[in-house]
Amino acid sequence: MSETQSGSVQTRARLIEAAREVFAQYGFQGATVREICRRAGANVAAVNYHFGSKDGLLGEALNFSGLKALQTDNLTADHCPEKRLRLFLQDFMLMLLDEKSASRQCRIMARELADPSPALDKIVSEAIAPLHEFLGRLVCEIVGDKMSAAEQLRCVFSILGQCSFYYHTEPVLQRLHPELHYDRKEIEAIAQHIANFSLAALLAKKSG
Amino acid sequence: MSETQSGSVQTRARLIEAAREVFAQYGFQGATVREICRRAGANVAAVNYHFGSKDGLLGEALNFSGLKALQTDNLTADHCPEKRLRLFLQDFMLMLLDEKSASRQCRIMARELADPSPALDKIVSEAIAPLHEFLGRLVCEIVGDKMSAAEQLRCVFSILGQCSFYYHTEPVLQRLHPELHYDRKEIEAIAQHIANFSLAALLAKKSG
Amino acid sequence: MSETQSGSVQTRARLIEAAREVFAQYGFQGATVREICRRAGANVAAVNYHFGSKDGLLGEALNFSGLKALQTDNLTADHCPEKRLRLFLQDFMLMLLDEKSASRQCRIMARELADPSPALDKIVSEAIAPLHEFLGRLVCEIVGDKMSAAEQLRCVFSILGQCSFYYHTEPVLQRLHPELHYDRKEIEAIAQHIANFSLAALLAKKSG
Amino acid sequence: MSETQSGSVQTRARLIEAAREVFAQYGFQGATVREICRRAGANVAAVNYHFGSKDGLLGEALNFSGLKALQTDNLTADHCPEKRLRLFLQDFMLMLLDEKSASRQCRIMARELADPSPALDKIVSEAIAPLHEFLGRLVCEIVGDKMSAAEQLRCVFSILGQCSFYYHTEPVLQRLHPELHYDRKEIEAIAQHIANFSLAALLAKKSG
DNA sequence: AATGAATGAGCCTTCATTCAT
DNA sequence: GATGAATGAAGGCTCATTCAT
Repeated sequence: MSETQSGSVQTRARLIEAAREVFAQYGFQGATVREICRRAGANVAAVNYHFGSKDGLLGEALNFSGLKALQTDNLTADHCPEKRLRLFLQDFMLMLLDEKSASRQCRIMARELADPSPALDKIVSEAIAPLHEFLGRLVCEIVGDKMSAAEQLRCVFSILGQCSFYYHTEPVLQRLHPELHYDRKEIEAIAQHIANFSLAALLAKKSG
Repeated sequence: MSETQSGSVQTRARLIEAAREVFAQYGFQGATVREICRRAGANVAAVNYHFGSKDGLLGEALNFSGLKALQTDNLTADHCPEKRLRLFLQDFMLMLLDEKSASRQCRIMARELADPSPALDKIVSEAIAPLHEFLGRLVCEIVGDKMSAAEQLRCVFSILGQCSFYYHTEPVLQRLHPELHYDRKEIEAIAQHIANFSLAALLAKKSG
Repeated sequence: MSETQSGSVQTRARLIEAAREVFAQYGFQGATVREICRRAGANVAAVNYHFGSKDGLLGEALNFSGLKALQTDNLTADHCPEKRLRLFLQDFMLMLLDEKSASRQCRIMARELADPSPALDKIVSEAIAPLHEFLGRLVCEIVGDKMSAAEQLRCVFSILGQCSFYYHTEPVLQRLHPELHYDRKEIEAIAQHIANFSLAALLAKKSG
Repeated sequence: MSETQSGSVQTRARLIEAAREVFAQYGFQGATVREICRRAGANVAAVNYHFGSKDGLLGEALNFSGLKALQTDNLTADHCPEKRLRLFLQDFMLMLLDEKSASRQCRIMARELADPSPALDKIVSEAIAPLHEFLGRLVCEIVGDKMSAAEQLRCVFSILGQCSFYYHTEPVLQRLHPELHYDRKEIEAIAQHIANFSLAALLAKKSG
């Protein structure tokens, strides 16, 4: 009885979950407090009561624990750098594309890039900067130390660019290839492609 | 009389030019009709008068002639496929990143991907589909015919993903690396990196 | 036909007039844009369209030309200082208390004193400071030059305090003496009382 | 048990004290229940729980014992009427202007005049009417019995008007004469001025 | 008894759009 | 044909109040 509709202490949690959905779907600007509250089954004033403002809600809705865990797990795994890049891409693409993924934060993050809100600073410092560093080190391990900082950054961008493209391009894909769906199998195939593509390019740098 | 007419025509043209600026800068949703009219030195009602609606203005503001010309020129150039990919990337990245670039349509296009509006259908059919086809053929020429359609598409995505990432990530870059600027030299270096990275990956497929 | 209800260029003027009524009645904070627009027969958005904001409307609603004219006329009148004080009080109290008075600005001003809004700065510099100066000179002329600046200021306050009290205390008066009304005759009697009271006090200073 | 009760009683008392502060500072309308509860260290619901409503709290916050005591003391003092007016003004102005004054009720009262709330009825019957009567008698004693009721009332208004003006005009004074502060010495000087000014005017009536 | 949570009415403002000339 | 004026729907947010415990 108290599980789904109870207006108890879980309102706050439901608001955050609804906010993640709506922010991911419409972006910060396009999302309305009213829609978030509607989905959470709460009053319009609930957002301001619990989070102070729409901005505050976005701040709380962003939670990069999944992304951080992914990197920590990857660093502690006992694999060669190439294998670790493959594992990272697998996990990252699932997080980014899988509908069933619990963490929609990556999608909010992706939207913030295209349409920054005041929360971008937090995203950059808490999620993107560590991610850049993590991937930068991985790239260095794969290629060797011969790279300049600029070259290393560009390799990271080449990898992240491929990943985020699949997220952004989804509406286009639905129009051009309606038969394609990001099911688990497809996502894994995509991740494998990005890994192959990127490793080939990185290893070429190594030998070159 | 012809002056009045030409005045009207000029207003219309100024509106379109202003719309391109504002849409590219703020996205469709973030752009306001008032700001567009202000920049065009026109009345608030001018947009609806000339284009029926904000949507209609976006439709008119989209003009892919620059992008099309780029592809046509590339196809008629007498170069090997690898060289043609390099040339394409050079031109494409300049179009995407150069502040002084006359054609801001690519940026509007990039924003539409992240935040689709009713104009996305037009963009997909008139710009993105041909671009995919163009790049798909180029990839095939480079790698050979052995690729599946899915594999080919993914290679195209890997290339376009790298390109568009630099556009989307600009606000992040300003925070993480304030010293970086997309001047002409930097853009050319980026294009060269993407070309090297992609060609290495594609050629690995060929030999593989 | 076009006089009372025509939604023509007079909307702006009707808004200002309605704003004066509502601001005078409820104060800046208590007044609502909706009520002002309702009285003016205009849309809620009209205030922002014409004046930018509620603040902007208040700024426009304040118009001290009546108060200024009163002082200018008084200064150019060929009377002794005592007589000029009597004339000023007569005009000032009519402006302040007469329902039929065209200029309700004095009432808005009186409310601003009790509950300052961002417009108070304008009121102080444009209306109150000149009024203080005007009355200060008049007091000096009556009493002579022997007064200190502080003493002069307090005499001005004694006069203005008596005047504004009748405005502020109106709701109380309606409860304690329901038979009293600020008709023209009553207002003139009040003005005469304040003049007698103040002149007696000032002349006592002179002889003292 | 008595501790819990006393805790409740204390909360109630703290709410009243906080309400006096906030009502005096912002007026009834401008004061928020949240701010009052915050200052009292109580829950938002406490006001409605203890007093039924914001209105109810204002009713309880009003306490004219200080004002009444002032009048009682004055009546029982063995002085001539002139001296008693001087004493009253001294005490009254301190009550009205001294920051350290324990009884802020006079300020709430003064604000209510400018911006009446439902509590005005209580204020009028319990504080203002007795005050008018008290001052009316004092004026009669000073001037003699020759005055009409209307004339007597106007003299009372002339005195009260001078007093309340200093309270209302404080925000203006801060802008025009930032060096002025209502410290004890200044307040006493003001009270003395009002007494001199008023007594001179009243005595002129007597002899007249 | 007392409170954290939640409410709904209302606020000012912004916006794309339409109207009247 | 073209525009200044006006519109109404919707936005985020604040507030005194009520609810559920």
